[in-house]
Amino acid sequence: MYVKVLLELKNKKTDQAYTYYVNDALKEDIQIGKRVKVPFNKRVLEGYVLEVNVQVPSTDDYTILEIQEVVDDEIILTKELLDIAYYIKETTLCSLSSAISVMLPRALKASVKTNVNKKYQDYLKLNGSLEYCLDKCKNNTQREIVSLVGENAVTLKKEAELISNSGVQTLLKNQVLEIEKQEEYRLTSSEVVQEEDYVLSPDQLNVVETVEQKLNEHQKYLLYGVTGSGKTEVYMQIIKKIINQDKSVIVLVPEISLTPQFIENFKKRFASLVACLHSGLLDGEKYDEWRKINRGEAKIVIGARSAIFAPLKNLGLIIIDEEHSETYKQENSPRYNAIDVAIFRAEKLNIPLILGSATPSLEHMARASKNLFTLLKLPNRINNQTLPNCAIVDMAKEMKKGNYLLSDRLKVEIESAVSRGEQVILLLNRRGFATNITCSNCGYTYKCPNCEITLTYHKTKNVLRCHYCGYTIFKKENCPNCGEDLNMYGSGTEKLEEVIKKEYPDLRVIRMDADTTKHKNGHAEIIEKFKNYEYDILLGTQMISKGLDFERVSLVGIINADASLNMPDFRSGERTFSLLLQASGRAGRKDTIGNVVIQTFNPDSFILKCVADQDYDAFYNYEMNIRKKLKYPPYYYLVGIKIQSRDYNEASHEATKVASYLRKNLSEKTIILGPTIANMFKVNNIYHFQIIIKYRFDDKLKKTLQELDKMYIINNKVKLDIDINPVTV
DNA sequence: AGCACGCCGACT
DNA sequence: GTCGGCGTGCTC
Repeated sequence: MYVKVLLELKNKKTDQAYTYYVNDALKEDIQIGKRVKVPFNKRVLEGYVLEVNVQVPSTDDYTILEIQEVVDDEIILTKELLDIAYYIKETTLCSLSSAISVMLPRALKASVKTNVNKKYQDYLKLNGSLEYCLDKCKNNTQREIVSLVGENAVTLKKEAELISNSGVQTLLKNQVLEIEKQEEYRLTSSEVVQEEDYVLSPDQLNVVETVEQKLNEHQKYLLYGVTGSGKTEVYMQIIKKIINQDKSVIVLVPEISLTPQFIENFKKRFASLVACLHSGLLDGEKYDEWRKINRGEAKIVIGARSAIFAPLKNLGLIIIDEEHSETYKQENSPRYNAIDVAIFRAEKLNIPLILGSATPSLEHMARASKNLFTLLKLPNRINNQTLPNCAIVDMAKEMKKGNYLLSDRLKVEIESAVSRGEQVILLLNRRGFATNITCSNCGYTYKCPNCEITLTYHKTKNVLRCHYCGYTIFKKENCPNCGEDLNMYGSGTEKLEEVIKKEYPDLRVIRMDADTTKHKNGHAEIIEKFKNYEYDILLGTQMISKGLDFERVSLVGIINADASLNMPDFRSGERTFSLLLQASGRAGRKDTIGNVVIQTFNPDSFILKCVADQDYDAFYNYEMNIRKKLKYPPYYYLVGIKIQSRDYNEASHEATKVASYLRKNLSEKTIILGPTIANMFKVNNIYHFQIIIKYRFDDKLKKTLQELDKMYIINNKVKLDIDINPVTV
């Protein structure tokens, strides 16, 4: 018998299945989706079996070699997963092996030789009847051990050793006892199911019932539920119904470490049926969780992006929480989007898919308005909590008073909240690398007249440039709007901490950002301490805005709303709205009315007004209008192409060639922007150019991109990176 | 990836 | 004269 085997080599040139011969001894074991060891170019490699019983190839080009060994007992790549791998290869233009690689835990990959193995625990067993064994004992200690082992069906070796270490040794040596090794999982979950008498609100009940009506067919739902509306409970109620049908569920969350409370709720309710998959796990732990899933012991998988590949049997539902989050898109190859994979999987299996968010992405809300998704709404906070009061503070005026980071208004609110024994969250969203220029007097920001995105400052040439279309102007000394000096400003979380400590030496401040959460469980520790009221103020980057419930928090301050508002990206408005709305949702749960203070140099920004009014619809209409006018998603689709080379001229030259190739081959209605130098132009001495494609319908696109991709596989001086439906450009 | 082949510089 | 630098090419 002949089979096709895929090797996991990094080179795209070798991304093809190779034919091998299977001898009769291995015929029994070999199956599609198992790993095998094969000789390949004078060494032995692992690969995945993709096809069996293939035609005997009649060729003199190469000699067919023999499979040496079948590695797996269980199939690790089911037919379903393989189909997904082909789908990812097709839609993201990556190699099949990298698509497969992203789906498997490290321990199960064909390429890496890790020492991740199953963990075993030693148990003791009698080597004959109890009487026989007792008879063989030489003293009372030994008899005690034998009785213990005889009493229980299984006895941990460790437990028996508590009686006498050497006793156990002797009994084993005399063959009175035997060791039995049993596989053990590294992570154990509690067995206790906390059955909660939960009374659903009419809204929640309505949602659950709607989904329940079509539980066994493919439906796409967009669950739009404001912060605190009880989405999690709705998920759990629906999941329960799926579980009762003996089916399983995938729940995706943006990042596990940011949502510990969410996971806890699930573990309390569903106990050992829950398996978690995320980057924080050690290789061994991940391997164990994966096996629990593969064997059908776990029915609910909660995890980040890659958990969409969980090998659940009889999958009955996929839920994606915080659907608007950009973390569902992988930012390196394979550049897949877990939401697209979820749609593919749900359609194929004919099962429902629920996307949930307090601030649905424009893409999905637009699809809902076209009835491609069924819109489900949870418009009210449970317990009818009132929405927070929102104040927008003009930082240009504050600057004149010498308030660079904290406005008078925010100071007053901090003092009054703390004096009432309440807690404060301060958000300073300084993410990213882009330097933009904002006038500290009037708030003027340079925008591209063609693309409506913030221009990026390039210090070396003292110019401002649009990295979408290449529009460039010289930076002036004075603000073109008000004539004052133009300064760049910007301060990080560390600076803010310093300022607060100086202003309020008595307050207890804790900072949460990439620096303070480096170690494992860093997030959880800080959150726990803040929750236990060990601190008055929590300040940090956007990681503090996600799904956290702090009952004592009554004030949320947004230190610099412009940081995300002025990011040079067409989605900056959407991102800002979502971030600030979520952050402000942290203010005032239970019975306190929350306060939100938004500091900005753009007090007239419509986006910020929408945040202050907590008005999603207004935001949606406003932003959709812009997207339509400027031909951005969801009206147009985007493709980002990066051209990279160590040689500047080479990169520049090839970028031009790529652009003209696209202009020649794509439909006339398709818009091709660039080439321009990329936002991160020179990284590690590699020059980056980029081209952006905007299109609505283009039947030539797929083929053209595939051709282009192929052309640059051979070129080893210039690298081409195609990003289909990028989240940032 | 990694192993071979191949074509040029500095060493016993 | 050789040893070895890493550029290029191929692997069922």
